[in-house]
Parts: sequence; C-alpha cells; structure tokens
Amino acid sequence: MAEGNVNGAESSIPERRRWRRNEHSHRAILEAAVGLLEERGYDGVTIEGIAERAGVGKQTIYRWWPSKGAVVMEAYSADAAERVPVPDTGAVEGDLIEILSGLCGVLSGPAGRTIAGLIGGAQFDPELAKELREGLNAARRAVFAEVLERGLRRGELRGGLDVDLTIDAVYGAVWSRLLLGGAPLDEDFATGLVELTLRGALAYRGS
Amino acid sequence: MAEGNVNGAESSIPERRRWRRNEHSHRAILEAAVGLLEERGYDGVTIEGIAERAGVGKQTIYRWWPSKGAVVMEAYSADAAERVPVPDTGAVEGDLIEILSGLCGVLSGPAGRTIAGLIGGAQFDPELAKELREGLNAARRAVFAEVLERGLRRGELRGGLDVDLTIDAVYGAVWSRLLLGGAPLDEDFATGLVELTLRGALAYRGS
Amino acid sequence: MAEGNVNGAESSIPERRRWRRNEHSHRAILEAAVGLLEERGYDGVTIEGIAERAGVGKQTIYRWWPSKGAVVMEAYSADAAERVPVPDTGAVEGDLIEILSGLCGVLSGPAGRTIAGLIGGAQFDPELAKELREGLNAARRAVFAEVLERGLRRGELRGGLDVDLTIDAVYGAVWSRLLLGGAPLDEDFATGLVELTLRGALAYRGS
Amino acid sequence: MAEGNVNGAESSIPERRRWRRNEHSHRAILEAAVGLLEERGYDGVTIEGIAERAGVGKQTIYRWWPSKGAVVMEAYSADAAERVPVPDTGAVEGDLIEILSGLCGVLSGPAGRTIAGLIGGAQFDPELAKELREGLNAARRAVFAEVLERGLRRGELRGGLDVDLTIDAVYGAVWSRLLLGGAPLDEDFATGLVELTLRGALAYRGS
DNA sequence: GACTAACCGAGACGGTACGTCCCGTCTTAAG
DNA sequence: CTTAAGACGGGACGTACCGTCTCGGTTAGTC
Repeated sequence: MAEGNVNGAESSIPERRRWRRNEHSHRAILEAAVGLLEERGYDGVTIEGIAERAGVGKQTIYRWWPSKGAVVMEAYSADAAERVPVPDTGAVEGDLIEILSGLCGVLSGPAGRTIAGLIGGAQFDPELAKELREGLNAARRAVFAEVLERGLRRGELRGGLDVDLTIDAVYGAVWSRLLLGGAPLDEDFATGLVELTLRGALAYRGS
Repeated sequence: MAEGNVNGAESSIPERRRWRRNEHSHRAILEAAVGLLEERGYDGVTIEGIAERAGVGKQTIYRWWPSKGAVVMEAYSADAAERVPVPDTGAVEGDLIEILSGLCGVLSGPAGRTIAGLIGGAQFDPELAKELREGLNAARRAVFAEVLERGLRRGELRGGLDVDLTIDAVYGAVWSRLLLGGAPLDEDFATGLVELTLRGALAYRGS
Repeated sequence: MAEGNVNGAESSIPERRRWRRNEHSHRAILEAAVGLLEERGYDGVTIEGIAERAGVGKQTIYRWWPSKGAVVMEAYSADAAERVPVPDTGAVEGDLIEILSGLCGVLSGPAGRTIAGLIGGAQFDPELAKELREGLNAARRAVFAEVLERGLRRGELRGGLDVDLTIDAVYGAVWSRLLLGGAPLDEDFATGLVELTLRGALAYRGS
Repeated sequence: MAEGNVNGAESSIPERRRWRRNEHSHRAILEAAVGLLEERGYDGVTIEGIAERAGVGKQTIYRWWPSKGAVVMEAYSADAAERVPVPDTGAVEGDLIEILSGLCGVLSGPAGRTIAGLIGGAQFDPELAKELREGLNAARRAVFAEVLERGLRRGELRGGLDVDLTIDAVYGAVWSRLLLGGAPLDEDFATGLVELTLRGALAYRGS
C-alpha cells in the first residue's frame, strides 16, 4: 500500500514530484534562517534555533539540507532574489564601475557581514564552499565576464587578456576589504579600482 | 611583541609589572596549538584540546589569551617566524613577481588551509580579525608598499597611484583564490597578476 | 510518584503526556549513582562521574533531575527498596525496640555514612532536603507513629502524648549519634533509648 | 583557643616561639569568614572568597587552618563567644527548660542555618567533624550533663540514668528538627521535650 | 645595624567539576 | 511516510574553586 500508488495519471504527467515536501515548512525554515542571520549573524545561527523559530522539527531541516551553511545559503539567495542585471553603458569602464558600485553599496550594508560570515563559514564547510562558489559567486563572475568579453569584442581591451584573472583582481580587492578590513567599500574605491585595473600602475608610456 | 612596554616612561611611574608568566607553559601551549592546527585544521582546534596536549589547565589559556583565535594567531606567527624579506631586483615588476611567487608557494602548501581557516575564523572573532589585520597582513602589506614606493620614487609607477588600492587588487586576487577556490595559485598566476596590475587591461594606446 | 498530577482538569485539556523517557538510561544512571555512592561516598559522587559510568550524556541527567542530590536520593531509595515493616509484638516497648534495633543495625553498616552524607548534603540543597523529608524520613516516621498510636489506643501510653515530639526524641537521638558521633548505635542504645522515652528520667514516683 | 598552650612547662624548655603570626590578618580572616557565612551560608563560603575579602593571600589561610571548615568553626566560635551559662533554678525541669529555650531561640535565628551548614559540612570533612564534636557540641553537652548530675545527686532523677543517652534524646530532637525540618523550634517544643524526657511516654502507673 | 629567616600579599599553576549550548541521530505519535 | 517534538550520547564551552607553588617585599629576632 505504501508505494502501491503507481497510476496512469502520474505517468501521463511524468515528472510528478512525489516527494511531498511540505512547502509551508520549507518557507518557514528559510524565513527563520534569514531572521536569525540578521539578528545574530552567521555564527549565531543554529539548526536548533532555526527549527524552533520555524516551528519545525530539526529532522525536517536535516532531511532537506546537509548543513547549516546550505540552509543559510538558500535562504540568503532566495532572499536577495539575486538578480544581478548586466549594465550596458557602452564602455567597459562605465559598466564595471556600475557593477562595482552596486556591489559595494550592498556590501556596505548589513548584507556585508552576512556574506563575510558565509565566506568565513565556507572555510570549514566544503558543502557551503561549493554552494557559494557555484551560486552567488558564479553569478557575479558571469556578469563581470560578460562585460569584459564585450570589451574584448569591441577592441577596448587588449587581446589575450586573462578574463578570470581580471575578475580575481577586481573582486578580490572587494573581498579583501570585506574580509580583512581596511579602507571602506565606497564609490572612490569602485572607480579607483576600475581605473587601476584598466590602465595599470605604470607610468604612461605613450603621451 | 604586543606588550613591548619596556620603556623609561613606565619606570617613572613604578607600576611594578608583576608578570610571573610561566614561560614553559606558554611555549607548550603555542606548540600544542600549532600541532593541532596542522593535524586537524583551524576548526578542529579547541581550547580543551590545546590544554590537554600542552599539559596545562584551561584557565591558564584563558588567563593569557581572549580566544582560541588569539592563541592560534600567536602560535602561527611565532611558528612562521614571519620573516618576509623585501626583494630588490631593480625593477618593480621583478620585485612584485618575487613577492607573489613566494606567497603563492606558501599558500599552495598546508599553510594555505591554515591561513584560510584563520581568515574564516576571523569573520566570527573580532579579536582574531584585529590580530590578523595588524599581524600577518600588515607585515605582508608593508613589504608590498615598500616595493611600490620605490617604484614611485624611481618614476616607474605613475604619480598619484593609490598604493593601498593597488595592494588590495594584488593580494585580493590571492585571497580570493585561496578562500573561494578557482584557478590555482601558481607561477603563471603570479606573473599574470603582476602584469595585469602594472599594465592594465586596456588595449595599448600609444606605441 | 513525584508527578502524580493525574486529575480530571488536565484530561479535559488533552495535555498528551509526551514522556518518552529512555528507561535504559534511567536505570543506568541510578545504578551508576549507587555504585559511586558506595565506592566514594556522597561527596565523591559527581554528575560527570555518573554520566560517564552510565554511558550517558550529562544533559540526560540534568533533564530529569534538578541536582545531584535528587539523583542520589532516587537511586538510594530505589535501591533500598525501602520496605520498613511495622512490627507487632503486642506491646509498644517491644515494637519500638524492634524498629530501633533494625535501624541501628542498618546505620552501623555502610549505609550509615551514605545516609549521613545525604543529610549533610541536604543542608546545602533544598531539593534534596525536601526529598529526604518526604521520602526516607516520612516513611520511617509513619511506622513509628503507627506503633505509638496503637499504644495510645490500647491505653499503654498516656493520653495527650505528642506523637511527633516523641518521634523526634527517639529518632533525633539516632541522627545525633550518626551525624555528630559519640557512643555507638548498638543494641544497648536501642533498648536504653526506648526505656528512657517510655519511662522518663525522673525517679519513680509511685512504687 | 585551640592553641592556648601557654604554660610554665613549655617556657622552661625555651620552646623557641618562632611564630610571628600576623594578628591583623588572623582577625581579618575570621571576620571575612563570618561575613560571608552570614551573607551566603556555609557552602557559599570559599577560601578564595575569604582571602579576597580579608585582603590576604590564600596561603596565609592554608598556613594556619587545614580546611574551610576549620576557619569557619573558629570564626563562628569566636564570634558567638560561646558562653553557655549553667542555669540553676533549683529543679532539673526548670534548668533543662531554660537551657533548651535558649538554644531554640538561637537556632531559630540566622545562626540556625549556619550551624546546620557546619554539621552538614562535617559529614564530608572529618577535621571539621572533630572540631565540632570537641568544640561547640562538647560545651553544650557539658552544661546539660552538669544539670543532670545535679539532679541525680539531689535524687530528682532515678539512679542508673544514662546521662549521655538522655542528652542524645534531648539534643537529638533539636538537631533533628534543625537538620531535617518539621515542627518549629519554639517554646512549646522546649517544654514538651523536657516533660517527655523526664516523665516518659507511658500512662502513669501510680497516682 | 646588618643579616636572615619566616611570614605576607599576590596570584599563576595543573586540575576537577560545574551547568549550558549545540551537534547530528534516533524515537514516538499524529496526520 | 512525513511531520513536530524532543530525548539521546557526545563534545566543547567558559567559570568557579581547589590546594600547591613561586614571586618580591616586609618584619622580627639573632648575631
């Protein structure tokens, strides 16, 4: 009886999700996670805390996520809606500044500590590290890559440019300030960083 | 180092430093911390573990350090002896490549995960974050800054260059790969990153 | 017994007793407590010791008992099975001597120090004091009271006798010797004490 | 008090008093102990607490007393001055009531819990037990014994009366109520107990 | 009057136990 | 078969005191 429910209806609409996941609990868990994240920071979030606040059994969390990091990741991504629009100002410089300004603005707010916490936690949780790399980070990098490639196609950027490396240099500077402190993530930082990356540090050779 | 308060000013106010710290225990604790760090990684290190391995009461640790991060930090700095020589090849490019190659070499080894762990832990431990910023990080940045300033004095680098920002871009790329994964920290990375930073990403304008 | 809250009011609010206590652990804890009690005496018993010997987490003990005293108390009562038969020799004097002899016999053995420890501990642990008063002590006193009341009914004892006070005088002498030392708790003590209590200390008035 | 060994014999053998005990510290320790005893009860007293409050090194306490119990004992005895006058009303009954009333009065106050704590602590501290038996308790019993013996000499009490046993019965009832709770230590208790002890519980045989 | 114990305050030390928090797994009863 | 609830064994936390052990800095009694 338990699994004797194979019927024509299901096969006709194949992909009939038979995991009967309770969507209400699912949502409650993510909301609880976001709430705790904001109130207490990443390491103030605990599975027990989420379960209690969501009115859910711990097992229900363990059933669907492998670790606290994974819950938080999903909660945070869902929350942030994670729409990163690709700007198009016509020039690489403007596009990059736009991207960076937006990112710096976000990271200067409360989201900054949350993301720092996620990256911090990822150092001890390979699962979370993977999610982070393939989720948030990949999305951001993709946008950046698109802008750079547009620049290459247009001939604005020199051929043979290592796109990945360029992204590392720009985003790396952001993560560096976010994770290790130092000067603030402001507008000057964004424009200065783009200028440095595009023009380089050497004294101008031509005029 | 942190308490280098031996000076004439203090002796005028008698202030009788009653230190009496047991140097044997001190050393044993740091050694235990390093050992555990290597065997189990940063978050496998516990105060209890250190105390047991060092043959020391937990209170003795809590008496002298505010957190696990602080112990690990001191242990690690002391262990690494932390001598970062300032290279001098005559040109900024060579100097920077030398610095970066060395750093990448270190971070590709077991020290990589340890430092990643320290930075990760620092996201949840302001004390550790401070130590990290003012210890390891400051030392590294100072070396970098010296090379850049030499370049500025020689006229190799363009005037008005934001030294801090430049360091962020270069080291940031390193931390980014260390913490978030991605392409390896190899020789190509080092040379490519230096070239990008110096010459920029734009297509050459002049000759 | 302690939670004898079975009443009609509660059943109207279904209140679903969700008990689910692990009886195996429960038993293991009590057995461990008794074992440690015998081996090391009351103040050699620790929660950690019990937990370890019982193969149980400390929290499992804290979940069900408020203090070490409560565990020991339950362990000891359960162990002693605590059946105190009411003797009936036909005369108050004989009954009392029988009760006292039995008690003295028990208290002269290892149980003596254990009970002394329990009473000692009860001075610093109101919870234990309550358990002690309402458990062991009340049971003993009840037996004594029954014998005395039989004597009153038979007319052996003078009317208006304060039963509580009489019990205090007799048992008090026992506790006094147990707790403060002094002469041994032997047969002579038992018979002498009963005689004193029944006949008094005054020179006989009638013949 | 304990070392009141000033005698001629010792001075003839010079006995080199190399004592040099700091009387100020001595007093400060005892006062601190009494203070803590009143504020926090016997088991709220700690050696560290006494040392701190007295402004004294812990070693100074350990140098002169073997245990916390011993300090508290001395502090308490010194404090209570421990003068127990032997009453003389002309009749045993009156004398005993006077003794008991006084004792009950004291034990109903804050001294009650303190003494209960001392007796409690003595169950785990043989040193304290000895002090208690030979100090406070012996003094009290001596007074009682004197009254009883006067009664025996006068013929008020029956010959062959076991004095020790009688004291146990009376004081035992007091300790019993103090340590195990039950009815209060009031005037009725004192008079009732004396009457019971003197006249016994049996129905009167002669007129 | 200088020397030399012992005593003193302070408090570091190796330990033991505390009571709490969470982990990730397991069990129960209801739907 | 999933869920809410939460008990379970376990590990670590940070704290409180234990009794012992140095430290320098006073004394006090003897040379």
